[in-house]
Amino acid sequence: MSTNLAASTTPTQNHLLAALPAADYERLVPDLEHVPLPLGMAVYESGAKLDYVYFPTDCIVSLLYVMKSGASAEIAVVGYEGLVGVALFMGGESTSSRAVVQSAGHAYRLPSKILKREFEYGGPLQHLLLRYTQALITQMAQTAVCNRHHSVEQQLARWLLLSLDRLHSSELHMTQELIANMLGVRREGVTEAAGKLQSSGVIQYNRGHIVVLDRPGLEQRVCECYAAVKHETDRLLPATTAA
Amino acid sequence: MSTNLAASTTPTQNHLLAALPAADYERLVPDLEHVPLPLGMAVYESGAKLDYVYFPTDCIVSLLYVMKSGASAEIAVVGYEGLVGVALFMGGESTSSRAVVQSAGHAYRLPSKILKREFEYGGPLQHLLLRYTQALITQMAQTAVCNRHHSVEQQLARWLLLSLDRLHSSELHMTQELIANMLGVRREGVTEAAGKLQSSGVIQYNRGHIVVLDRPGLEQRVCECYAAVKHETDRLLPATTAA
DNA sequence: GGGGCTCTGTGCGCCAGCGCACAGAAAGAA
DNA sequence: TTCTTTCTGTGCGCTGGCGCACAGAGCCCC
Repeated sequence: MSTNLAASTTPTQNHLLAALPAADYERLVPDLEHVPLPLGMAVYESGAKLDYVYFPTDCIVSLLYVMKSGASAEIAVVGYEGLVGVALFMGGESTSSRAVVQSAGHAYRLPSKILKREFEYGGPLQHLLLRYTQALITQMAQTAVCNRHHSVEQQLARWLLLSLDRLHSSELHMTQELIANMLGVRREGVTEAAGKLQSSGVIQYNRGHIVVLDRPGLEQRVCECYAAVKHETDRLLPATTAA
Repeated sequence: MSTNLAASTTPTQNHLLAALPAADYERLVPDLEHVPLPLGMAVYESGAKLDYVYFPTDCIVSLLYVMKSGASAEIAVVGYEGLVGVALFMGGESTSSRAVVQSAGHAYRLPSKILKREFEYGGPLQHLLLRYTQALITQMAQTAVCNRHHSVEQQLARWLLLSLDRLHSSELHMTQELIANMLGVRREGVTEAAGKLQSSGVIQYNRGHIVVLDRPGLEQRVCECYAAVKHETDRLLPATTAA
């Protein structure tokens, strides 16, 4: 909330870092490195060892699973409310999913070794990271349910809202092709669903540029999955307002 | 592997408990209570506070999410390789999913307070629980993907294999109606898929009684999701052989 | 300003899975 | 035994999403 110039690049733009007690925060700061995350960058690959964890500030990272056939599906999405790389402190060192930058921006990255050391101390940092992990679990569970029961249009609405909550504007840059990849559906299916939303005046888009005109309208069309995730995330991470 | 009589009710039948160092194990034992888990019992309800965590020995517990419409979907399954109630030490105290006994049997339950206390000590117990949680996360992620991309028959095969791995026999008691609930599909869809498996000689069933005759045959029909989960689980929990 | 590339729209045929309705068959209760 | 309940099989018509193919339309770059 500070308004000085440095605010544009302070680690506290990430809500997890911001929620840390001063002492813990100060211990991390020297090792935090501000890095740009360009669109499409693989923050980590399936099965690869994690050298860093990333605390996004103004970007969105998708956790997605790619099958042998090439088909893919998004498992969860991470923004300023969280971090990429929970597998590190969970003890696995790697996961079977990929992490891909869905919306370009920046993150603070921290060497794995440092995070593990801090996590082992226990205390507020550990608690915070674990609570975040549970929020992530909730999101994954809800994704599974949504994949099973809801229409492409509902899922698109959910996806848009989840993305919107993690950006600081109502616009996003994303082609229908990419959205289809995230949702694990056909591009044509996204075209159709987006067309409906557009003709209802809820969104407006053009060649990879989507503007949400009517958020309440979007919230009206979304399935219960969005609210469920948002509610649970707010409960687990009180300081955060992202879904 | 011991063959004395007491073996039929030792906490070490649960692989997490078995994997604890003697000191940690001994500290837990006095508070472990052996309880029967009858079919259909709700080990915990959505959003409810957890009073106990359960370490299954010979039962299977499904984590499933029930939607407002009544439609449901299984998120993950827990057997002797794990525990029910990870939300407790993750800090959330509750989850939005239900836990239902899918195959009757027994579990050792531990008061939440005790588990939290032990978890806070850090060390092997904490590490073990977190690694298990990551395995659970993997299973949930894979469920999401499988729901998106695979046929009912493939999913049935996956479900049967996951269940089989958690039982000590090749038979399971489960009506097609219940399986349909777990998978979040129609009962008729399960009838059809099961019919195919039966006419191929892979399984044989009769009014809620399923016998797997040809496990390799089942593994041949399953999608990659089963192997992915099994592989990752084995990696994270070396002592365990359940998927 | 023209050519190539990317993104979006549309129109097929196809099929898996859904919802519904009902019938037979096995198990259990009276 | 007979009656009731539960479980499984089957047959519809319907629809949402898939795969494919191609056309227009904006954008960028030379």
